[in-house]
Amino acid sequence: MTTHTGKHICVKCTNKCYYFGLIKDSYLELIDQNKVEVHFRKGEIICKQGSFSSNVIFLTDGSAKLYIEGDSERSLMIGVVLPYNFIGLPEVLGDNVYHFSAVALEDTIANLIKTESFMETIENCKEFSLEIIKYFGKNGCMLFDKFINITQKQLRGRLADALIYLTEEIYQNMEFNLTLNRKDIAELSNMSTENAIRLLSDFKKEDIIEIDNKKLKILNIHALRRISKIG
Amino acid sequence: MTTHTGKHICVKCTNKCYYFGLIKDSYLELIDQNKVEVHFRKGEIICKQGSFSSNVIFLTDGSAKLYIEGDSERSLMIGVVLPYNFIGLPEVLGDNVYHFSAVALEDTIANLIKTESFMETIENCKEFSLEIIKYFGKNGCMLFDKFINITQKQLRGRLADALIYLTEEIYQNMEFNLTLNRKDIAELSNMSTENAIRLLSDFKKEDIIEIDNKKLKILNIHALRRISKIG
DNA sequence: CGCGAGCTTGACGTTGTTCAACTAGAGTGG
DNA sequence: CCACTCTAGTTGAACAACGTCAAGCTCGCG
Repeated sequence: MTTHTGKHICVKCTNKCYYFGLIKDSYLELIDQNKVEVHFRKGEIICKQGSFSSNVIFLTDGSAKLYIEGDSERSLMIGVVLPYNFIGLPEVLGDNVYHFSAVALEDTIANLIKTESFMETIENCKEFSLEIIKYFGKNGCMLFDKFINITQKQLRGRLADALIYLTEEIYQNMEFNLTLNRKDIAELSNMSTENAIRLLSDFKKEDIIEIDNKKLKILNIHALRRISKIG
Repeated sequence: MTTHTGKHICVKCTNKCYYFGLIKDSYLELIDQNKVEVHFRKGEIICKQGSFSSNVIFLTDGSAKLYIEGDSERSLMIGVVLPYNFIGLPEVLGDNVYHFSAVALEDTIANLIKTESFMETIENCKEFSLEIIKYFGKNGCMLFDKFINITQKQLRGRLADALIYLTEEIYQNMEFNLTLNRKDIAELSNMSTENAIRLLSDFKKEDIIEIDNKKLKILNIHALRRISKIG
């Protein structure tokens, strides 16, 4: 999930984000008139798996975790969404039912765009629809990789993958303040909370990471990559 | 992966498949001139994970299994592709590297369409590109569901899912001749071959299926669904 | 100061893989 | 036509990986 620069999607703003900069003014106006901006507090549900999706969600501030709920207690976290990225694109174009839930990790602002207006824009703005297609391409490839990570690797490899994902794609820094708690990290690497904790302190003992409550620092990214590779 | 009626993609044929029926004649001609038809024998590799994808693959006859290879011995099968469906669409639009391999399950015919011609067509045929977007939407939703099946369920639930997938989506019949062997079934349900065999004979003892070498008959689909649901 | 939520650790039980041995059928060469 | 080999399928038993349970800890907050 790549981040794009820019701030708003309303037609009046000069500082538009990547995707919405591709839209013709007339359709930008359409979208502008058919969207609402919603503020979510930390922990609030942005969209719920199983419910109908009647709009596309576009994050403009904050962050959210995406996770799939099974019939069991445990969920599987598929990733973190950063500003200027969509939530629920496949569903809008697929069966209109959310296949995952999204919860705000911090105070978050999202634009909800009515499906019909969004579709009308896709149909009429070639460049925009092309970018959406490419987004799907990239996203699809990423999901395939995630399949391997989660099904073929053991605990250590999966946790290493999760940490690499966080440092490279989300926080984009070797040192960061976790907005995720231990349970989230566990769900991101598809393991029990206890095992996530155990392995985090193993990694700490092995001087691969430094962790103090919510503060996490990657000390040896090469070791992490090695662990990720060998599974 | 839904099947569409129709036979060919060349511009001269009147009996075109769903997707290619949406393309303007001039671009159909372009594609026709920039494609080759390739015959694969059973077991031959159609595309190999990790290699560059310089064309879109469109199956017109036979069938193929799609699977992801990890660093370990075992692979994960993500599904079976039937005629009139694409292979490698995300890669062409993503990073141009295959994220999975495809192997012919029987003698199979595929059309390889040059990426540039395919992209040019997408850019210029609105209806076609819209269908591709919808395809991605449906496919994306399906992948999310598969995540849950594979990560959250135990052996019995996973095997039940695989059998339901085969009977409903692939063979579209309660009784069918398996083109997959036991190892394939195991990889489709992400378990060891031994466990797949063990559970198949459990299901047989419980009168849920009837299995005699390659001939499989679903006797109690409700039981399968129950097993799939409870994990 | 006490309460509760998130965090941590060890012991134990379950699930699923691996290993090894065996069987049946299909193809091969004498 | 009969050994033979090779592969796919099958079964049981040992073992490793992982989850669950239970208990204790820490820190922020009322």
